[in-house]
Amino acid sequence: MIVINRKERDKQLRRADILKAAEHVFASKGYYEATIQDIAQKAQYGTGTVYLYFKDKNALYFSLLEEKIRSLTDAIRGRVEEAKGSRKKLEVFIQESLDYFEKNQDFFKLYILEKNSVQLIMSKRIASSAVEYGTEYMEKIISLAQEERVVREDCKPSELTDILVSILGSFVLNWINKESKRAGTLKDKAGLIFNIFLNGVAKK
Amino acid sequence: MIVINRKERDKQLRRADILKAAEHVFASKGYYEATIQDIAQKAQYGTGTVYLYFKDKNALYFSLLEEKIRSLTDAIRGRVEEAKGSRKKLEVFIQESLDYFEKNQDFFKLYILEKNSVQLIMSKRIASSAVEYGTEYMEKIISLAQEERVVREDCKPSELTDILVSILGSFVLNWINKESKRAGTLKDKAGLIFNIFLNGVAKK
DNA sequence: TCAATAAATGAATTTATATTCACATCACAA
DNA sequence: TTGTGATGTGAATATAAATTCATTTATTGA
Repeated sequence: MIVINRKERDKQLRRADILKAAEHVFASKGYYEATIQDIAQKAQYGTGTVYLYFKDKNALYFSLLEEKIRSLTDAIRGRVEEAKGSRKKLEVFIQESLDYFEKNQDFFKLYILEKNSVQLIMSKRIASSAVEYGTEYMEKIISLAQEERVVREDCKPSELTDILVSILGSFVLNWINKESKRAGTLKDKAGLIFNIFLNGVAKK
Repeated sequence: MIVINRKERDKQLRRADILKAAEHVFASKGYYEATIQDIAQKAQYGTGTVYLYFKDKNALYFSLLEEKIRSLTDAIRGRVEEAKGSRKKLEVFIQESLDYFEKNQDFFKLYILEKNSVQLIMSKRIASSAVEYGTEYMEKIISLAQEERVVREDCKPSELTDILVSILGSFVLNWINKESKRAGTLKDKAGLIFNIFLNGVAKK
C-alpha cells in the first residue's frame, strides 16, 4: 500500500515538472509556437514522456490553465473572505491579485492571452469555464458593493468586473514589461489601482 | 499611361479583396488556425493568387494590421483635432474609437489579440510599431490633460493611456459578444466610459 | 482574329511538428 | 544478482498547412 502511494506521489511530481516547464514555454512563445520538444527539454524529459502524462498538447495546455486559475482564485478567496465590507474586500482582492501575479508572471501571460481569445474565438477551448471561475467570484464582491451602495448601479456587476480586471491587467502588463527599472513591487500599486477604479483619473 | 494607372488600380482592388477576406478569417479563427486556403476561398481566388500580392502569411497578416491601425488612427485624429481642450478631446476620442470599432468589429478582434501578444511575446512581430502608432496619439492627449490639470499627475501618460484603452476594450468586447440582445449602439456607451474613466465606479 | 503578355490556378512539394512505438533503462522483489 | 514490470526515450511516422510552379486562362494591342 505504501509503495503505491509513494509511486503515485512521484508520478504527481513528474507531472508537475512538466506543467511547470509548459507554463514557462507557453508563456514565452505562445501556444502555437511552443513545441512539445521545447517543453520536454525544459522539463528534462524525452519528447515521448510528455505523452505519458498528458493526452496531447491541447490537454496539457488546458490542464495547466485550469489548475493555475483554480490556484489563483483559491489564493485570493481566503483573504477576501476575512475582510469585512465590500470596500475592504475589493481592496484585498486587488492586493492579492497583484501579489499572485507578481509571483506567477508566466501564468499571468497565459491568463491575459487566453482571456481575450476565449471570449472572442471561443472554439472548442474548454478553458472558458475555468476563466469564468476566475471572475465569477469577483462579480459577487461587486454585487455586494452595489447592495452596500459603494459602487454605481448603472452598470452590471459583470461589466464592472471586466473593467477592474482590465485595469489590473494593464498595470500588471506594464510592470512585467518594465523588468529593467522597476520602482518597487507590484503590490505597491494596489492603493493606486483601488483609487483609480473607485474615483477615476480626474484631478481632484 | 492611362493603361498603367488602370491596371495599377485594379491590382490594388484585388489586393484589397484579399485583405478584406483575411481580416474576417483571421478575426474568426485567429492567426494560426486561419489557413491561406480559407482566405483565398473567402476572397474567391485560388490559393496561389494570395502569393502574388503578399510575400507570405505573416506579411499578409501584418499588412492588414498596419493598414487598419493607420486607418483607425487617422479616422480619430481628425475629429479630435477639431475639439478644443483636453477634456473635450478625450470625450471625442472615446466616441470616435467606439464608432470605429462598431463598424470594424473584425479588426477590433485582431487589435485586441495582437495588443497583448505584441506586448508580451514580442518575437519578430513587427506590428508593435503600428500598435504604438495607435496609442501614441492618445498619449499626447493625456499629456495635454495633465498640463491642463484635468487629469491626475501621479501616473505616466502611457499608464493612463493603457488604462483607458483597457476600459474601452472591455466595453467593446462585451458589446461584440452580446450580439443577440443589444440595448443600443456602442457609441451610446461613450458618456458612461468617459465618466468612469474620469470619476471611477464609486457611487456618488 | 490572333499572338503575346500578364494573371490565376491548384496539384505537387516542402516544411514543421504532433504523435506513436519499438526498444532501452530503471527499480524493485525474490 | 537477476528477472519482471513500469517508465522513459527519441527516431520514425503521420498530418497539416505553407509555399511553389508548371500549366491554364484571361487580357491586350495590332
